[in-house]
Amino acid sequence: MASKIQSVKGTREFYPEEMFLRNFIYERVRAASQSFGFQEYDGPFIETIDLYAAKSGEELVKKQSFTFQDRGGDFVTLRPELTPSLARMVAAKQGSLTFPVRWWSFGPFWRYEQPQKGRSREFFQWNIDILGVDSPEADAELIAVAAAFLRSVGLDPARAAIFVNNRRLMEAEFDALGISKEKRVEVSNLVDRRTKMKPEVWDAYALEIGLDQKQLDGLKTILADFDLWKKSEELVRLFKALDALGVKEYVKFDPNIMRGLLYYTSTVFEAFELSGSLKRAILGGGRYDNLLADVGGDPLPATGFAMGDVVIGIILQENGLIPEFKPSPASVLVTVFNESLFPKSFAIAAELRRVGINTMTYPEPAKLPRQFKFADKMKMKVAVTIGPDEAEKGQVAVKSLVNGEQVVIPENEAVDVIRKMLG
RNA sequence: GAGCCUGUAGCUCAAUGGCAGAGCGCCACACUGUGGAUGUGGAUGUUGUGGGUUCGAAACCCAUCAGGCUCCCCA
Repeated sequence: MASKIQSVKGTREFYPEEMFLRNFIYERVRAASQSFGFQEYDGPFIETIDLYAAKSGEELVKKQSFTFQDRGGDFVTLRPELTPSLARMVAAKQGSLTFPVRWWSFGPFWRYEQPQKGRSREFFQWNIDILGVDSPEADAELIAVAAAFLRSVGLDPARAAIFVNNRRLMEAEFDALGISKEKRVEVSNLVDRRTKMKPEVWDAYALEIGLDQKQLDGLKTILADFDLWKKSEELVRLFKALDALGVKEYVKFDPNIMRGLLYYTSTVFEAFELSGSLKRAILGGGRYDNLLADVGGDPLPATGFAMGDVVIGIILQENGLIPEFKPSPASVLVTVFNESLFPKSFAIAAELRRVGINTMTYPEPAKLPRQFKFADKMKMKVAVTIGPDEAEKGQVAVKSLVNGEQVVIPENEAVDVIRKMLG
């Protein structure tokens, strides 16, 4: 045995069962996206670090990116997010694309972080965006896509919710409190951390970053005001649209939702599972109207969100929402009685495949108990056996592994009988 | 990048300085042309890796790797 070489820290190995989960998520993501008329696309997996330097935030670029020199000496980065690539792709063809652009994608991303539950260094992410429209109704549609996805995987409003806020609204409130522009980033962080800190520690932290007592009290009043959205015309329109879209029960206004990324300009939202065993957002996004101009395109409003596969995968697992894993894609096993009967078994298997039935032949003439055990483990539904007796009479033995009943029938009836057994 | 916890059979875990074990799974047989259930028997292993302390280490110490919890950040 060769010496063991470990997998790279934080990477994922998708054995068939994990691959099944990943594909399940992908399939539901695709269904939700397409039901709202979004087109699938993708960007490069490798980009220059400069693409992210502009707007992704220092933390992401300096600490969390997989960056290395290629053989030509240039620095390249495994993409940590998709939005900058999307912005560039749209900016490059701004004159020829049909707007509004409605695009979605599901692909791999990398971030150099400490792996924990719900967080790995390699993950798959759903990105979905609308570009070219600045209406709150576009934001509402994206939230509705998110809700449609949650519903499609069995996370009903009792189990998951989407929390919404608006940066512009909060900016106006901060202005009213006389909180200076320079303190905005710190105050955003302060709000983000509120649920994680003890009240008195949080108060002390607020004063430490330079708020006075009056501002702190005002901030607390704002953060406790769940009717604050009525002051925002954008949010009023958003909630009206969400009502019409039939997803209102999933969505709640929450002034505590800020989101770290710098490029959000207006409505922001995050979805959480409500039992709270995992305190990470399932998905998150919002409106980013300045990003296109920032990467060199003409100004173009945009809105979208992203969802990682790791958190949603754990939540589906913990809630028992993953469909039963069926190991073999074939429902029929044709056993091999002995070496001389291999051709018979192969011929039957080929015939079944010809009519569209996924079929496996056992690849060696092992003892029948072993072959049946294999079929059972693989959760196959039908086993076909051609022994010397059947071969002589032109028959096959067809056994249902579901109820154990076996019939011996003429070879030319096999397809019909098996079809019936498979339902 | 920082602090803490964990790492033993394929899996889940016992063994607290003195012979490395159990359950599940696996293999064989009961059943020489048939899976699941039952019974009987069998094999599990460089105790993550490398060093150290000790008559003796899975256990104690150091280093290292991986996973987890928290901070940070975020999907």
